[in-house]
Amino acid sequence: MDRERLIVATARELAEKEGWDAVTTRRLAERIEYSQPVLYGHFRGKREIIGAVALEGAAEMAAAVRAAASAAAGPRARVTALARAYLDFAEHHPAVYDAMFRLDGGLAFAKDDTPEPLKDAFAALLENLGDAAGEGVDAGLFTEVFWASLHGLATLTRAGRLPPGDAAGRVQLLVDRLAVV
Amino acid sequence: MDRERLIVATARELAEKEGWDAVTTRRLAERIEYSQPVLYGHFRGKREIIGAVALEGAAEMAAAVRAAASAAAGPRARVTALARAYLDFAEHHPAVYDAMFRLDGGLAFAKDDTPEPLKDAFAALLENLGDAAGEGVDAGLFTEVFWASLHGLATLTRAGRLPPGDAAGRVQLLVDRLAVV
DNA sequence: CTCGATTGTCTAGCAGTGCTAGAATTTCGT
DNA sequence: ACGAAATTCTAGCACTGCTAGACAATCGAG
Repeated sequence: MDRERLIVATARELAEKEGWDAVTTRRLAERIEYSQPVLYGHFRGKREIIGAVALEGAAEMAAAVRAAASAAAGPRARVTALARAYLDFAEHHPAVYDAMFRLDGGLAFAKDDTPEPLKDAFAALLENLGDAAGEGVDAGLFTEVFWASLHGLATLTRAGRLPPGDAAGRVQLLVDRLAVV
Repeated sequence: MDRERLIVATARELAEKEGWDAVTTRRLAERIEYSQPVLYGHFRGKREIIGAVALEGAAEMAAAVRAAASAAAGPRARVTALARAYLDFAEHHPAVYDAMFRLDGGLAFAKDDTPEPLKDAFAALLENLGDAAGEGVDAGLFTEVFWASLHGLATLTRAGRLPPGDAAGRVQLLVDRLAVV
């Protein structure tokens, strides 16, 4: 039906299964059973397809974070649940996570023309982290720092640059220190 | 003379000037005034060249971190100095930083066969962060978390995913919260 | 001094990439 | 039923990492 969605879904599936390097315009075209130029009728290029996957992922991550946080009892547990949900998402959807935060999808970040799903994903973090910022600390700034820390953990862990064993301990330490209950 | 060093230095220079995408085997060969296959006599491929740049960078970063930390007065200032030195390095040597922590240079991390320069770079962090871990917190685990947070800040900032303005505020908040004076 | 073998180096090429001009086809309004 | 418009494909460009095989330089032995 909507070929645009078919392309995005196929790209995502292929990236999740074999990595973004395996998502070539030829393979993608073959999988959707059209020729290459058809892709360019919907997207300016591969970058824009990555961007589309990123937006889809942002919406899902926002939902996952909100669900986990709202199920938690108490403000501290909420922060912990958020952190775990974020890292779980990164672990279980690595290709989508990369599209969002590691690859260039041609999307604007932290600007006025930032796409709504990205703004909302950040909002989902902010909603649940604002109370943990502490006295006299800007909630936005605190959210940025918390997010960056989670991002660092997610990327270094997946790239094998942090030992896989103590992941849980690292999350706990991070939450313990950053969040003012 | 030592062509191996010439290759690494040229690759680094080119990457720093035009980005790693511009470092193609052809361009690199042209710049060292040899043909492409000569590169493969010294390195298995582009990945290994990236790895060589990463090792060089690790040694430099370790030195930079140690220098900054040892010049600081007091334990808290030492942590701040370390954080600033790390982020400065990432900002001023983006290509080298990418070779170390973002790209695949075929190097082993956090393992027994991890190359010495990488181990030493981590050691440079550990040396200066151990005292800030706090009671009952493993210094290694603390260093991992601190490092990951810095890495998140470095990558998200450079990718334009965090607003460039409040960088200093974010570092201060991070140090304030993570380091137990 | 010459010759064969060993190095070293280069040319040319493979299979792949993102992307696109222009031809061929299908669809549709008249 | 036909011409126009929209759609889709074939074929190709310039590039990538990498390598087989031809070529040239060097050097030790006779």
